[in-house]
Order: sequence, then C-alpha cells, then structure tokens
Amino acid sequence: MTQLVTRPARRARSDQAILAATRELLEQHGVRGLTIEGVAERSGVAKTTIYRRYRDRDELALAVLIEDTESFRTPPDLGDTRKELLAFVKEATEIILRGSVIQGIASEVATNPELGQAYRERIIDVRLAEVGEIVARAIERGDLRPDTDVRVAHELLIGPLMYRLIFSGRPLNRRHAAQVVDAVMAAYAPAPAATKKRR
Amino acid sequence: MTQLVTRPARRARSDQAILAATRELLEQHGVRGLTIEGVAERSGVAKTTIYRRYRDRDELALAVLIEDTESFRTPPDLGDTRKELLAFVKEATEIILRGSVIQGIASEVATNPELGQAYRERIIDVRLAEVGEIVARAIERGDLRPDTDVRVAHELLIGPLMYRLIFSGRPLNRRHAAQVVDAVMAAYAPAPAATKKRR
Amino acid sequence: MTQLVTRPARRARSDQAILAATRELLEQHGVRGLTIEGVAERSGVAKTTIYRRYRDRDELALAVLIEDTESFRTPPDLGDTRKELLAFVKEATEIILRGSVIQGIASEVATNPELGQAYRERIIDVRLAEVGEIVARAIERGDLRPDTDVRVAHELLIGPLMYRLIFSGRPLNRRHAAQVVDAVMAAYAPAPAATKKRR
Amino acid sequence: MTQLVTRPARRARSDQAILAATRELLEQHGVRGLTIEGVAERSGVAKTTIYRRYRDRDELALAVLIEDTESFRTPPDLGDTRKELLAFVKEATEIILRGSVIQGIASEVATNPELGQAYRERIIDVRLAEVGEIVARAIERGDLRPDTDVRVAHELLIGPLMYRLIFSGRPLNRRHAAQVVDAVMAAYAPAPAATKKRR
DNA sequence: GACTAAGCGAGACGGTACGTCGCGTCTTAAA
DNA sequence: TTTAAGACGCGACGTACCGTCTCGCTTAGTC
Repeated sequence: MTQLVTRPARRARSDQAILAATRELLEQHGVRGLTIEGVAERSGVAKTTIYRRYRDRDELALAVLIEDTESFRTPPDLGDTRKELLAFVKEATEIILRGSVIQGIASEVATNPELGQAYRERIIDVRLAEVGEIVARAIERGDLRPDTDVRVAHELLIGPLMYRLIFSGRPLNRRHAAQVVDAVMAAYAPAPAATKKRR
Repeated sequence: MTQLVTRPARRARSDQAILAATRELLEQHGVRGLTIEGVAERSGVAKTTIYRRYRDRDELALAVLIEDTESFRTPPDLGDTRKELLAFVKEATEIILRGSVIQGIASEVATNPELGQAYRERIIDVRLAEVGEIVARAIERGDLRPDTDVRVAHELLIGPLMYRLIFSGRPLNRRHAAQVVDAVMAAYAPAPAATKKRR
Repeated sequence: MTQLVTRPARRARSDQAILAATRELLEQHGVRGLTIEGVAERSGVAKTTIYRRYRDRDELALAVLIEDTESFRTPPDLGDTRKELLAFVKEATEIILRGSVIQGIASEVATNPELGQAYRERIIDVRLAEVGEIVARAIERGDLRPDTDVRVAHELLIGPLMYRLIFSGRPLNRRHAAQVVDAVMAAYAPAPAATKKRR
Repeated sequence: MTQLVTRPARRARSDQAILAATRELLEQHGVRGLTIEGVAERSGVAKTTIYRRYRDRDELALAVLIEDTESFRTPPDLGDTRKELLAFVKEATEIILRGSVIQGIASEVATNPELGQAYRERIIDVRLAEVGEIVARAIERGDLRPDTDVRVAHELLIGPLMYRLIFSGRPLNRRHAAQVVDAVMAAYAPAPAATKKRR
C-alpha cells in the first residue's frame, strides 16, 4: 500500500507523457493515426510501459476521453431552464469535438463490452446526472412536466449530436444546439392548461 | 463499360459469394472478425477479386449495409401520423440491428470522408426522404407544425437509436420507439390555439 | 502442380537473399548477432517471408549449415587410409569453422527435438556414410580391423573436434587432426601377426 | 572481501535459494525455461540480488554446473587402468546428465569468452588432472605408452560423450563407455613385443 | 466450334503494427 | 548495507492482415 501511494513519481511522469502524446497524435492524425508504437516513440516511454497501463489502443483513447469528461463543469442553477440545457449541450459539444476521439472509438465502445461498460460508467453516467439535476430544477420551476423521463431527455439531447458527428457529418453549432434544446423543451412542456396562462 | 455489361455472369457469382461470406462473418464474429482474407477463404473467391470491387474492409461492410437499406419499405399513408412514425422507427431499427454492421463501421464512416459520403448518399438521404414524406402528410393533416424541420426531426428520431446502439447499450424496443416518437410529435405539435379548436 | 514447378522465380530470389544475409550476419556478429529482424533488414526481404520458410532463428541457422554440408566433397579412394581419414577430418573442420554456426546452434540442436532430427538426417548421416566408405576400403586393404565400429570411429574422429570447438577452445589444426586420426587408426589396427603368438 | 566475511548469513540464504530455484527450473523446463525472472519468482529472491551475483543467465547456469563438478570423486588407484578409465567416464557421464545443463549452455560456453574461460578453469582442468593421474599410473604399469598425450586422450574420452549428448542424441551407456575406453587403450597401447620384429 | 481476351484462383511478397517476453538498470522503503 | 519490490527503456519475438503484384487457367461470348 505504502509503495503505490508514496512512490508515484515515475508512474506520474510516464502517465503524463503517454496521455500527452496520445492527445497529440489524435489531434494531428485522428484515431486512425493513433498507434501504441507511435505513442511510445513520441512520448519517449517504452511500449511495455504503455501496455502496463492500457490493454490496447482503444482503452488508451478512452482514457483521454475520460480525462476530458472529468473536466465537465456542472452547469449551475442559472434560473433559466433553456439556458441551462443550452449550457449542457455546449459543454458536451466542446468535449466531444476536442481531440476527435469519440468518432474513432465509437465502434469499439459498441463492440467491446468492457470498453462499453467503462464508457457508460465514466462518461454517460456523469452526464446523465447533470441532465437529472437540470430537469429536476426545471420541474420545480414548472418548465418541464413532472413525469419527464431523464434518460430519454438525455438521449434526445445527445443522440442528435452524436448522429451528426458520426453519420451525417453536419456541423455542431449554436443553431443546432438551440433547435435540439427547443425540441426537448417542447416535447416535455407541461400540460396545456398551464400554457393557457402563459399566452 | 462493356465489361460490366457483356460479362455479368462470373461477376455476379463472385459478387454474391463475397457478400454472403461477409454477412456470415459479420453475424458470427462481429466487425472485428471481418477480414478480407477471411471473406476470401470463406467465399472461395480470391482476395484479388474482392479488392477489385471494394477498396477495403469498410467499403465492403458498407456495401452490405447499403444492400439492407435498399430493402427499406416506404411506410405508406396509414392515415395516422403516429403510426407512420412508429413504422419508420421500427423499420430503421430492424435494419440497424440486422447484421450488426453499423456499430462496426461507425468509426470508419465518421473518419473516412469517402465512406461518409457514401453513407450519406446511399443511406441517410433515403431515410430523410421517408421522414420528409411522413412529415409532409402530417403537416397536411395538422398533426405537425408547418415549419417542422425535417432534418432535425429525423435526427431526433434516429439519433437516440444510434446512441443506444453504440454508446449506452440500452435495448431498442417498442417502448423506446414510442417514447421517441411521442417526444418528436410533442416537440413539433401545432400551436395550442389550434389544438383547442380541434378537440 | 504446374504452378509450384513453373513459378519458382520469386521464391528463389528471396531464398538466396535470406541465406546470403544470414551468412553475413553470422560471419560478422556471430550467432548472437543473428536476428530475424536483422536478416530482414539486410536482405530487403520482409520478416514475414523469412518466417514463411523458417520457423525460427535456429532453423534458419541450421539451413545455412546444411547448405554448407551439402558441399561436402566425398574424399575419393586415395589408396591410403590415413590420407583419406585426414582428408575427411580436414573437410569437416573446414565446414565446421565456416560461418561459426555450429557453436551457436549446438544448444538448440541438443534441446529441440525437431532441430536435432534435422541435424542428424541432413548432416550426421551424410558424414557417417563418408566414414563408412573410408572404413570399408581400409578394411579391404587390411588397414583396419574387419569389426571396426563405424559409428564409434566417427565419434572418435568428430567428437574431439567438437569438444575443442565448443568447450576447450583449443585450435583445430593439422597437428590435432593427425593426432586424432592416428589414434583412431591405432585403436582399430588389425591384430598384428604377433598376435598369433600372444594367444 | 569484508562483506563476504562479515555478513554471510543473508548472503548464504539467498545464494542457496537462487541455486535451488535454478536447479528446479533447469530440471523441469530445460535451459530454455531458465530465466532470471523465473528464478527470482520461484526463489523469493529479488532480481537485483541475482544480478549482484551472476552477470547473466548463462553464468548462473554455469554456477550450477560447477557445483556439480566439484563433487567429482577422484577415482582412486584401482590397480587396473581399464577400470579406472571406465570409472572416470562413468563419473563424467553422470555429472553431464545430471540437470541437463551442459546442452543448454554449450552455445554460450562456445561463444562467450568469459564463460568459456570459467568452464575451462573450473571444469575441464579438473578433469584433465584426473585423466593425468590415471594415465600416469597406467604408464607406470606399462598399460599405456610413455608418450601418451593426456590432453588428446582426454578429448578422445570426453569428445564422443559430448558428441552424443549434443549432436547425435544417441544414448550414453556402459557399452558405449566401454567402447570408447577400449579404443583409447588400444590407441595408446605400448608397442607390443612383436613390434620389435616389425621394425 | 474454335478463338481470345476478360476475369479469376492462387499465393508470394513487402510492410505496419500488434501484443508479449525477458533482459538488465534504476529507484525507493524497509529491515 | 543489503534486500525485496517493481517501474522502466529496450530489443526482438512471432503473428495477423494489409494491399500489391505476378502468373496461368478458365470460360463466356464472338466470329
């Protein structure tokens, strides 16, 4: 126990070098250009050392993605549901685009059960919790229906992003984010009785 | 030109053998287990012959997917927008699940521009047209707002499917399809003033 | 059938390049410096191609040794048993020293059954036949006893060579060859006429 | 020097553990299965500690061999040259077969000068002295010629053993030992009385 | 019905990267 | 001071497929 805790120096140096090199390669050559051998060469870290940490290339790429996700800033109570949802989508978009990792590991995440589980636990669950908080506040404010399904709402927010990113290739921008957010808000808007009052 | 026209016999036999073997491998071992060498061995077709038709493995996988998509049955006018949208989602789900090809080539489609273009032209555009027709009829019926954005509606319908398929790993079933369809219909429901009159 | 026979061109070119590079490496850096990767680089032949022919480094080294052995010139009937045995020992010595391969694969030959079998069939048996002919002629001439054990004679001739080569490190020269040959001739000398008297 | 003298306790414990584990691995998996890492694991001794004592794997293997050789029992004056030579060959055979180390380090001894020197000083010279004594007594008894070359006699006795062990794979047994001993005795037999007549 | 070029099978080949093994060095904490 | 523990850089291993390249055989459609 003491050893792992008290002697992180070498580990930390290698860890950092590996992730930095991985990021560089991802940004410069995309996921196709991400190679363990390439990371080893660029980072000055031995291939063996990389394999001691990550089972394979996909796990390494996921690690970068997770690190990014951990920087996800919880959108605070802005007093405005639409603003909060927009902030959420923008933050997600930013992380998704950074490094362009997701496109590359999508197939792996979908195919490799262990990787999929890691993705779910380390990334999806984090975002789901965010949406949960936003939705809870929105319900309290009367902006969304009390029976709003958080998971489906989350899918409606993120699914289109991913679809554009991976399949349709269309751009992820403010306009699209607004369109999606508006659709979700309309979809889960409270019953019309309340609407009457508003208009 | 003359070649393809005048000597279709042998070509056709090889074509068929290649696609059949590809399908088998995809179903049995997933996309990771799809290799040109494997297809050659299983189909009894020479590697050279495969490469004469498909630039690489991903193009081959896409070919299978396109073939499936071409069987997409246009949902006819059912007189009921919700039923038509459900039929669309179900049909899409079926194709998506068949062969489990999409998960495997997602990363390629996202990464390889030529493949991406092919995917868009041969698959997305086909479905987009379907949604367009359904939405047009729905607008006519007064079920959806006249300014409904077909592309975004399409993303809201398909995006969650893909998200489940690739990332969250949750099941694609009737209940989920209904949730998504209902959300889209609510999102693009005509302005409430009109609603009062109708009901 | 026709194919294998009529299309040896590429094979032959690779074969030759591989063996040439192997020989160079053996002569320059000894067996320790013999690496499949090194051979690949030096020969311009892909590693894969080498592995298609030789299971591993030792098999490759043995191939060189076998090629050398196949050039073994059968010492003709010189009319003189001592001269013939000396010619045999000299020839063997020359091949043994050429390339210094034997020292390096000795352990493998001793340890790996398949390699050992190959060594016996392709190398030992060849030499054993030589000794057999020489001994046969010697017996006819009355230079060696009719019951001379060819195999033991062979061991007495070659064993000391190998012992010097591998263990004692002493030089293999004409003097030593003569000492060994003389010992063998004395050991299997026919009973002198005097023997009659003794018994 | 002081170290070895003043703190022998821990050293000795490690020494013993290392050699024991080495022996086990050699016997169970042959020389190919002898690795420093394996010895460390099996012995509970740190790799570092092994490297403090032995430069590399071969030196370690040699250490085991030397230990065995040091148990070589000098064949006493049996009053019979043939019996003494047979005893010598049998003793050598026994040590050679024990642990099957020699086959594995043969290539190293032949290739690595330092190892070769150690082998000569610690093993060959010991046996050479044995043969020297036996030959000396034999000459005195009139069983061997006074000009018998001890070194060559030694090579004729041991060379065939090694040749069988490493190359021909034939068995080392009493019959073979007798054949070799008889050959050596015949080779260096004193000129018979009859010889006078011949010359 | 024989001819002839397109299409094909077979598979050798150079190449990239894989993931693994064991080496020998180095650093650190505990004994 | 010596040790156990183990991280590390390193070199090579043997493997899997890649995509390219001959090379003859097969055969469909023409003459």
